[in-house]
Amino acid sequence: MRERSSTPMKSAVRRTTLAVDVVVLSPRADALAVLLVRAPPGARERWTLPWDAPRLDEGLEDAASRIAEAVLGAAPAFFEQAGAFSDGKRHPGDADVSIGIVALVPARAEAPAADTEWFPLDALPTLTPRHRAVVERAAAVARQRVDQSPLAFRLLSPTFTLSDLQSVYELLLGRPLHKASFRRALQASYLVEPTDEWRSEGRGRPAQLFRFAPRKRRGARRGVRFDLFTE
Amino acid sequence: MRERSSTPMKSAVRRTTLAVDVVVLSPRADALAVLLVRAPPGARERWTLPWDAPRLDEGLEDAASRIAEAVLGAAPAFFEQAGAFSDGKRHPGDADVSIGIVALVPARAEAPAADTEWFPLDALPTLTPRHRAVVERAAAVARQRVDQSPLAFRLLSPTFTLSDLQSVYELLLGRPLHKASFRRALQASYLVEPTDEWRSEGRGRPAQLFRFAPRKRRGARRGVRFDLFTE
DNA sequence: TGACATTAGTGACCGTTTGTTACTAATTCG
DNA sequence: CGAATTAGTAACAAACGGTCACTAATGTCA
Repeated sequence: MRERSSTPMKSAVRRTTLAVDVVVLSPRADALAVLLVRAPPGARERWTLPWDAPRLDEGLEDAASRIAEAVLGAAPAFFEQAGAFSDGKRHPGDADVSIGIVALVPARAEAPAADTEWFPLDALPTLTPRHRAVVERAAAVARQRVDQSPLAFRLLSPTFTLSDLQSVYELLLGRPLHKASFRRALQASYLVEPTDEWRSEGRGRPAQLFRFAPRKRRGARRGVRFDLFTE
Repeated sequence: MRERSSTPMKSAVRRTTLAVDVVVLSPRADALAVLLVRAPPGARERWTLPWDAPRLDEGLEDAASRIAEAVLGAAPAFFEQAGAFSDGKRHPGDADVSIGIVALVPARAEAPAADTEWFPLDALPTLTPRHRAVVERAAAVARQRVDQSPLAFRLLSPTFTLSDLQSVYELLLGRPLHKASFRRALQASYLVEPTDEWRSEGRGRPAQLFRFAPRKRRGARRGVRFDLFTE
C-alpha cells in the first residue's frame, strides 16, 4: 500500500475570520430584487450585502436573522443556506470565509432602513467579488429549490391570488407558465386553500385570495426524473 | 419609523475556529456507507468523520479533497457542500463552525487507510453531536439532489450496467423502482451511451456496460411540480 | 443433456398527467 | 352600452408513467 500523509484529524484548528452574508430577496417591480447596503465612504465598492460576524454561541441562522432585521426592521420568516465561500476573493470585511444565507420577504414588507436600496438581480451595482459570488449562488439556490420547498410562498403576503403566485414562480423560474396547467397542478397538490376574500386590483375581474395551507402529503412518490439535471 | 440598531456592517470580524468535515459516501453491501476514522485514544467517541481546518488560502473543496485523499489514498471526483453548522453542538476538535462536504466515491474504490472503516448510514457508531448532524444533513442532501445532478453516476465505476445504476438510485431514494420505467426514462434523457463490453456476473444473462455521456440538453422545460415538497 | 432458476432487456396496454386552445365570468374604462 | 382586461374552467390530444408479460442469455443441478 502506498505512502500516505499523516492523518489531519490530529492537527489543531486555526483561527479564521468568518462572515455571514445575507441575501435578502423580494419581488419588486416584476423582477426579483436583492437588498443592498450603502458602503461606508472610502470603500472600493459603494454597495455591499448586509453582513456581520456571528456572535459567540450564535447560530448562523440566528446571525442572519439579526443582520436582516437590522436592515429591514423585522426579521424575515424564511432563511436558507446558500453555501460557504472561501476562495481568495475579496470580501468587504476581509473575512476568510463567508456563509451565504438567503432570506425571503414578501413584496409588501416594511420600508427598509436608510442607506439601503433594492436592486433587481439583473441590474446589480459593482460588489466585491465575494459578494457577487454569494448573490449568484443565492439566486441559483432559490431557483433550484423552488419546487422542493415552499419558497415561493415566502415571497408573498399571507393571502395572495393565484395570479400572484404564478408571477412569483415565473420570476423564480425565468420563464412564462401556462395558467391552466399551473392551477391544475396546484389544485392537485392541496397546498393552498381559498379564503372568502376577493381582491379587486383596478380593472378586470376580482381574484379570490388564497392562503398557504399544505395538507397531508400523499405518499405516492413517482418515478425517477432524469430531465432535471442542471449541470 | 422605529428605532433600529446600528448597522452591523461596520463591526470587525471575530476570529473563529473552523473545520471542514467530510462525509465520504459509497455504496457498500447493499447500503449507502460513510467512511469513518478511528478517534485518538482518550476521545469521548471512538469514531469521527475525517476533518481538518482549511489551510491558508485553501478553498473549502480543496481542503475536502486533501482530507478525503488522506483517508482514501486518492481524491474523490465529486464534492458537494452539505451546509454549515454552528449550533452549540460538540465537535471533535471543538471547532466553532463546521463546513460539511459530501464526497462520493464508486463502490470499487481503493482500500481505505488503516484506522478507517465503512459504516452503513443506518448503523452508525456514536459520533459527536456535530458530526451526527453533518452526516444526517449530508445524506439528506444526496437524496434531495439525486435527480438534479449526476450524483448517482459518481457512486459507480466509469462503466456500469443499467441494473447497477438502478440499484444506486434505489439506495439513494430508499424505495424500489420499476425496471421498465427506469430504463425508458433513462433512454429518453440521453445521459448514458452503451459500450461494446458486457459483464457476466455469475448467473443470469450478461449485462451490457454503459458509460455516463450526457448529450446536449433539450431546452424543453416542463411545468411546475408541486408534489416534490420535502417540508 | 435438459429442465429450471436467474438476471437482462423490451413491447404493449392503459390510465393519468400535461400542454394547449378556447371558452365563460366579472370587473373598469370610455 | 361595448371594448378591454383580468380571473377562472372545460375539454381535447399528446405525452408520460406504472404495470404486465414476454423474450434472451447465462449458470446450476438433476
